[in-house]
Amino acid sequence: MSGDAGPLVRKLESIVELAPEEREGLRTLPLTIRDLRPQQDIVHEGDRPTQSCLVLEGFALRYKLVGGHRRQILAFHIPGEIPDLQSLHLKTMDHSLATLTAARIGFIQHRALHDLMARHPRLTGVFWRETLIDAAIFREWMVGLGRRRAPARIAHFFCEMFVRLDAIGLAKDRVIRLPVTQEELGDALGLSAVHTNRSLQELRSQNLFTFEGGRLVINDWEGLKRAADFDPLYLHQGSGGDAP
Amino acid sequence: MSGDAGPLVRKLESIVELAPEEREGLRTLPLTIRDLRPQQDIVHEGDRPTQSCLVLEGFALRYKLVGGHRRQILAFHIPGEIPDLQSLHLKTMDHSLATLTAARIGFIQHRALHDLMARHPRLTGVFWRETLIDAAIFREWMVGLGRRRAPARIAHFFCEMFVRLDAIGLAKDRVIRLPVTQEELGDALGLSAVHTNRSLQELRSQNLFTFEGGRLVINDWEGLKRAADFDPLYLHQGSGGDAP
DNA sequence: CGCCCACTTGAACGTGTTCAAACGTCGTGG
DNA sequence: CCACGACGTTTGAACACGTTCAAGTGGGCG
Repeated sequence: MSGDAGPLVRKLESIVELAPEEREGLRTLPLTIRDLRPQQDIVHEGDRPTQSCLVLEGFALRYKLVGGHRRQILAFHIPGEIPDLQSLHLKTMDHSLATLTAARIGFIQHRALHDLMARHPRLTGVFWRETLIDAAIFREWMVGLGRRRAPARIAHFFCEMFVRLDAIGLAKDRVIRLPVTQEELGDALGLSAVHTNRSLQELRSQNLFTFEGGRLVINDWEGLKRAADFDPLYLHQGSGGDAP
Repeated sequence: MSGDAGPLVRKLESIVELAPEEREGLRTLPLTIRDLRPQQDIVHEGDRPTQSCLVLEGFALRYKLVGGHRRQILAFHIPGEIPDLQSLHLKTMDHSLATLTAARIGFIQHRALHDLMARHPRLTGVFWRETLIDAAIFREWMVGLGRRRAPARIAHFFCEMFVRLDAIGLAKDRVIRLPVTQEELGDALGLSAVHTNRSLQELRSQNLFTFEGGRLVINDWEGLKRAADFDPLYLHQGSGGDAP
């Protein structure tokens, strides 16, 4: 079954302009679409995939386990992103990929991606760039994990998700869908669930945002940015990408 | 002045096999060579470089400052690596690059790299892959920063540096040059210098290694790996890259 | 109604930080 | 040759941030 890679085109065009043939090439990428349930593994550490996954709807995440039961979430992925694009050139997965929410995922054979890039060499740079932005986000998270205290880490994460979702049109007037439990937040930010909870309370007392029921509402963008020490430069969204 | 990109070829060939023309193309890359002193900034956050840096001799590091004086070191780079290859596609630097030790650095114009890849399309994948391994190392560091305690973080770092240096022939019988102060170690691992010192003592009492005078000697590789929970898979060195 | 799950709270504990001072080595200059 | 300063390392003590364990709350859904 083949489907619509629209979200991919929208995501890429939020940064670079595409030629009509390139857009067409992307749109007609042979996709195998599957609807997955929440918390379902897609690719596992050690696998050697022959395809990559395009998030069409919902959220995905990448993680690594250490010591068997401690989990570090490495990234959250939103519609239009290809979380395991790196498997194009790194044959073995060094981490796992799973859905966060129910999600519609499009699977693309590596061969199809290589063919597409051979036909439209400029797209190579576009995809490469996507993986570089991925790495830039890792770097920023490293700074958070290593050098920011819990409340700032949380605030920073909220800023990032808002800017990213806004860039693809999924922020509606200061509100985004962010269906992340406090435990997942902790696993992403290197915190225990308990401390995540307490740090959230501390932030809530400042009325910077409302975070409940999987929705994040920004009440005070400037204040949140300040609490987070947030500078969107690392997201490399041409404009500078500042929002509300 | 032009010079020898030998270390680059050696580094790339430690993973993929290159065709003679490709090797030749790499060797004749127009390089501007400069000898830099220790702790010298090369590119700064916010810059928009038109060239990338190849480490020929010595060590380089990438870092980010937060709150003005707290530093997170993001990566250490060894001969043959191009620390800011990402600037090929991300125009603005989101972090800084500096020397760790005295170092010989070759500067390569982006144009020259683009031309080379246009002539030898397979090299595009090779360079892309380098940036993907970079990202894989970031991911592993995130796990350390978020989920490992201080001694394991240090042990893990030692394992990684040993394997990487060994892969390019810079490990001599269980010994590597690792000219990193305890403060720099802390900045890389998200620790204070004091706690780094105490954790090092704890590790020393296990006789896994000797670390002094900028040299690391591995006494018990298996023991060190165990203490670090180290699995070299994430370095993506074809063979599996296990050493002493 | 009852269960599950996420969130919340409390209390004790532990890892890591901060501040301050001292030690040793090495290179410089008197 | 020795004094001095710089720098990295080491130590101590008080403190803070974050963890762990355990129990309790509350809403949603079968």
